[in-house]
Amino acid sequence: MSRTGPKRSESIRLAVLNAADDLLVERGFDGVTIEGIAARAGVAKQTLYRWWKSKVDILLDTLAGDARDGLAWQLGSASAEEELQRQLRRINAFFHEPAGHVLRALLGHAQTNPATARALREGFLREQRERDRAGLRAVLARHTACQTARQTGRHLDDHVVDGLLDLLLGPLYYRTLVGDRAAEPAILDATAHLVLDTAARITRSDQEPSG
Amino acid sequence: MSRTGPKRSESIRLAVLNAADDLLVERGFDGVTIEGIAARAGVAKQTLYRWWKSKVDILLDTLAGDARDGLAWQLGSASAEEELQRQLRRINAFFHEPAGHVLRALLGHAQTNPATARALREGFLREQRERDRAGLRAVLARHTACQTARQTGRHLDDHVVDGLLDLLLGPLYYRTLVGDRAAEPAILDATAHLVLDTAARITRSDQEPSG
Amino acid sequence: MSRTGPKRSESIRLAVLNAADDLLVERGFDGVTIEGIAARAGVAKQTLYRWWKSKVDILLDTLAGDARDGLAWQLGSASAEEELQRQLRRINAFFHEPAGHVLRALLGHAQTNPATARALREGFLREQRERDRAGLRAVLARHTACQTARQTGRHLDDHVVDGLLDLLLGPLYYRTLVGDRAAEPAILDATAHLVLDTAARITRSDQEPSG
Amino acid sequence: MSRTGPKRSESIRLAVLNAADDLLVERGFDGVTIEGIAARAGVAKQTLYRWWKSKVDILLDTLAGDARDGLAWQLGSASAEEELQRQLRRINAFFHEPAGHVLRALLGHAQTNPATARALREGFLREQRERDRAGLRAVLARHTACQTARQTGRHLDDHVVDGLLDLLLGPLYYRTLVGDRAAEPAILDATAHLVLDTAARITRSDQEPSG
DNA sequence: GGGTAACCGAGACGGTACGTCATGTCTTCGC
DNA sequence: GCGAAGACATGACGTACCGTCTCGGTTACCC
Repeated sequence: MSRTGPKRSESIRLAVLNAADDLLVERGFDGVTIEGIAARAGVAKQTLYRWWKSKVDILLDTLAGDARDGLAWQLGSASAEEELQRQLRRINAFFHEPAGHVLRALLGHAQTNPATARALREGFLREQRERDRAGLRAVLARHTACQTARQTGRHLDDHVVDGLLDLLLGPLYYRTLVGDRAAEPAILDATAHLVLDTAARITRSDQEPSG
Repeated sequence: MSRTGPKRSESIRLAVLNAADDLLVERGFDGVTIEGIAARAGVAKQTLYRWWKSKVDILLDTLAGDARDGLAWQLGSASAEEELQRQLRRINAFFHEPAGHVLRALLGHAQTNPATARALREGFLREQRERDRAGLRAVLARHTACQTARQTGRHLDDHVVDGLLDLLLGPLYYRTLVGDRAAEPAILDATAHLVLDTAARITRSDQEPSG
Repeated sequence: MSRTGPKRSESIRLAVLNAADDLLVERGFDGVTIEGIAARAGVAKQTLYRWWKSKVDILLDTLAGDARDGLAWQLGSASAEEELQRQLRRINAFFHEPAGHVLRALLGHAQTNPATARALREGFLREQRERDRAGLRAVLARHTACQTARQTGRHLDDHVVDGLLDLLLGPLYYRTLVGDRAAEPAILDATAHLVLDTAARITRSDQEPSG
Repeated sequence: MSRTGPKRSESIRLAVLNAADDLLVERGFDGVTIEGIAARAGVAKQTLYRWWKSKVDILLDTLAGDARDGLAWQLGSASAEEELQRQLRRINAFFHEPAGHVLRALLGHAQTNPATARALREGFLREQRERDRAGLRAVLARHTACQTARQTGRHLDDHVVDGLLDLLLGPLYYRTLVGDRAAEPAILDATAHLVLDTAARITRSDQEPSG
């Protein structure tokens, strides 16, 4: 680590985030300690306290970069159903990467720690939901475009899209966070199908009165 | 609290479970400590270590009684869809009771702690899933009975019922554990409807080849 | 180090006092740290905080035993002047023992730390002054007895004896605490002589009015 | 505080010495920290390290000016005994001034810190002893001049004068550094008298063989 | 009069020690 | 003979200073 000056050292920041990530994967959330991170990153404790409020804050920082990518919607030219299936499988895979473990850990800690809950919501979940809304809307737009030659997807307001996202992501998260085994492709595919079905029904009922 | 005796004191057990529960609600999971429980229950630390392996074990003990009741299927004479809706609302309400907080806390801790994950699975989730399977099967049996005058529900094997349970409970748990607001009735009702729909489709496709 | 119990371990107490003493001699007052004592004594920090308020309190505890002996008046059958000389040399020697270093350290710290000053005064200096008063009185009693066949020493009140003690001990302490070399026998002997002289003059002037 | 420049800023030096002095009086030796001095003087830590080796070095710097004055011998036309008494009272008063606190603090720290001991000796005590020797010699010269019309004082070699200084200053320093109350005028006056007495005796015995 | 060099405020950094808290084990003693 | 009380080693907490360093920005001198 370069010796630095009165400006924050980026190399130290990365060393810390890596150390925290490693410890989390190796030893679990309780095994992540400020002292442990400091020792593994070859950094003074005070340096951690200077830049982060807590170990939760450090883990949140690792999410910012990694999870954004890991949970991104990478839309291709496949059918809507296939796109949703792919996205669900991508999320499922994400949970087995280090960054996925970090998210699980923070979601876990947030269950009983209001401060963590708030930080996670405002530092990650809020924006992630925005990206998910955009992703789902894009898929639905294409889907309904095929069916009715009109982009009705954009007519769906946030509330409706949020409901669909809950239906879409719920079973996967449930299996991941509560289930005793990882989610299986079959359930993911079924979910994707159901959501499209439901979306179609909603869209149709939206249009009938105006048709 | 009875003072001593050569037999395990039941009053001490209850005092400990209550103390743990209270501390969890008041101070969150991290605020629950062996020393804190002992102090609040007016009990020696050693007494806790004698009967429970850890604070997780104590919390699991509180679940055993409370959650079984709070998550029980109380089937009445309503329609299948309404029964599912009621059950989902019951679960939703449960998460706002103390016992619900305990479950959330343990689910949270289990995310990064294999020992807790295992204990929770074997000490609670496994049996709860059994009860849920039985409940859903009962609802479906009645439902399909109405439709086709035949009890096909019992033909659904565990794997299929598990899939339906994931679809049924997923959105609710997702909203509870991950969402920033509690689940709304609308999403619960929609879920119930979808599951019945899906179950019907499965049942039908099961019967067609055989019809 | 016996392995604990609900009663204070005497062996731990001794190990701590020895460790503190050793560290003081080896590394000086600043080199004595709670962590250092704990490490050297093979004891937990918490155990130190349980029984002592600070490192000053620990050092004070070592004085209680050692300094009492090292500064004791051991009167024999020699002349008064010789007795005083011997006592001064004993004190001088004491300052080169470990316990003497502890006293110097505490006197040093007391110069700018009111809490230490108070603790040292009430925990050691007060009683030591009592012992010194008794010792000097005993010597004077014998001295004047030889000269005038009357025990006038006991007539000297505390205030006068304190003044004589300041004269007796002042030069020695001054050489020890301020001087750049240790006190030499010559100055000690001269002091002893002067004090006896002064005491005699006081005694005489006391008696004249009454004679 | 002049803003910058390639020349050492005298205003900074004074601000630092004042800050150190103030902190010592307000918070004791342990309360004097490099960071505290820097903050109070509105100066960067590096500036302190540039010009002084340690906080002890800073405090020594404050002594250089203040203590030289506070402990100076201001001889007038009074009798020898009165001159000594005045000097002792002057010293006694000095210990209650800020500079006196600094000297006490450094003497205190020197008890267990060889580096401080050495610095204090070479940076202050050595020269002060010179001044004290000169002062005492001057008083004695006048004294013996009155008595015998001959300036025998200058014949006293350093060793003898040092002994007399120890007798003169010892009780005062002892009361100040060790005693629980400040030295009283009576003991100071008695000391002054004794020292003159002793000096006279020495002078006489010096002359007899040669007479 | 433009470059250079030292001074200076600011503060990041790796450390050490602080005093506190909870852990899990062990021992004593009262009921 | 159970259980309260609590001593103990362990280890992490978050804070305060240490002494070293690097950064910009400012003068004062010298070429």
